Amino acid sequence: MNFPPVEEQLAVLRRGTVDLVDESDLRQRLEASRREGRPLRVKFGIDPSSPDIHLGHTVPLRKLRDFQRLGHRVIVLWGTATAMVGDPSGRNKTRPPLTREQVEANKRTYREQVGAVLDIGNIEERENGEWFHRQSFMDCIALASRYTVARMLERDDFQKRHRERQPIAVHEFLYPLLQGWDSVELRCDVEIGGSDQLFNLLVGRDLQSQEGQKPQVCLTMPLLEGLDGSQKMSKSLGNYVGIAEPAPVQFGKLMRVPNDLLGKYFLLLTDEPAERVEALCRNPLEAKFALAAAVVAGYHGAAGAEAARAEYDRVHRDGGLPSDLPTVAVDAGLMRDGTLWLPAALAVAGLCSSNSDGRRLVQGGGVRVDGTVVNDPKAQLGPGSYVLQVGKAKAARVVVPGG
RNA sequence: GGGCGGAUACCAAAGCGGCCAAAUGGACCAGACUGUAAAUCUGGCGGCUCAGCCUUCGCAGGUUCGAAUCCUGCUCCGCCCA
Repeated sequence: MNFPPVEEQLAVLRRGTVDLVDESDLRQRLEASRREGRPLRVKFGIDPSSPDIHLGHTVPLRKLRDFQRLGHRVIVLWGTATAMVGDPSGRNKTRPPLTREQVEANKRTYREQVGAVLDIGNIEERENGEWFHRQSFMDCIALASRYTVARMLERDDFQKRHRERQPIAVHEFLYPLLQGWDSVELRCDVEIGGSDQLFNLLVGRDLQSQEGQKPQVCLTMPLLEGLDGSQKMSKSLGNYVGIAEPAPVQFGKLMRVPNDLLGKYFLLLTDEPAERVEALCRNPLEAKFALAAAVVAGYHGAAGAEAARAEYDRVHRDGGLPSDLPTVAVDAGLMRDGTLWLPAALAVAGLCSSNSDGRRLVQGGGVRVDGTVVNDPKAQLGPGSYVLQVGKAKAARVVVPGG
């Protein structure tokens, strides 16, 4: 195995990191690895707790890919046991534990999507169920005895919740210990995680040294803010860009990334050299097109990205209609006197959440029928085919049946 | 185990017998302005073919002409004492 020079490796690995505990240790290991032709064991734990992954997840995955490309051994650890505990990191709420079936199902879709970033044929996949599912409750107690409550409360989010009198379930304290124990079982050289994982990663170091292993290097990556520009990207907040989403959707969402975040997105989601990013971002609009193109190309190819761009231009610059206009055939039962109430039409087309919502949108002037604004909430549609639009991006063709 | 406090719409948080579909802020949606975004301003933000009606204020009962507001029980949460 031929590894690139250590400084070269370090330059790649440092990019975008928040914490690196610590760099000299990493350098030593890289040197030893190169000398002995032995790849480093780099672990990344994934709890298959949500069925789809988004760009936020890809940030540490891309770092993993860096390691992979440098010739190191990437271990994806499926948290089949920890997912059932529910990771409290960065949350201000206890997460409900998942069932084993949910975990398995999530893992399957997750795995497919991880393959979009990593060379999935070239990783070591493990599950912490391998060891945790066969351990006894007494083992659990023994593990729990290794840490004190005071130390657990050092963790930011625990401390905060405790201070704010938010509930913390006892089992949440177990999570860092389980995650740390994974590193012992896997004899990791490096563990990667989001910056909210630092505490957990450091617990791994403690447990490893207690077990007589050399404590792992901990490397954390920034949490990626979502489209709202402030909160961590997450599906439940609706501020995410999913990696399995269609190219035009991804493109459109990326165009909505706040300008202030452009540099960060470039740094963490593309291979654009850091020196160029700053220059690029001086023209935010152009930079954003470049960002969207680069990211979308990663999941849909260059052609897919180009088509998405064309679509975006058509809809947002030229005021055109989306190409994938869904067509909705109206059920005759919804009609009255041979016509269909416009707000109801919007609702059946999925353009709004209810007739009331539709009525308000119409009154507010946000609705167009065949391109012209209709603001009469009593408007009726006779038999025929109409293009209904709510705002810029939401549109559908509605077919009202004739008598 | 005992004492105290709390549970209101997506979130936070007012309301404490009628004027409450429920103040306010945030989030969100739509409009204006921008080929992106941000900022700002405007309207909306339970449902219903809607000047009216219906279902909501942890859950279940009860008191009252009338309850988010009062009473009883239950569930959950926090704090303090043991």
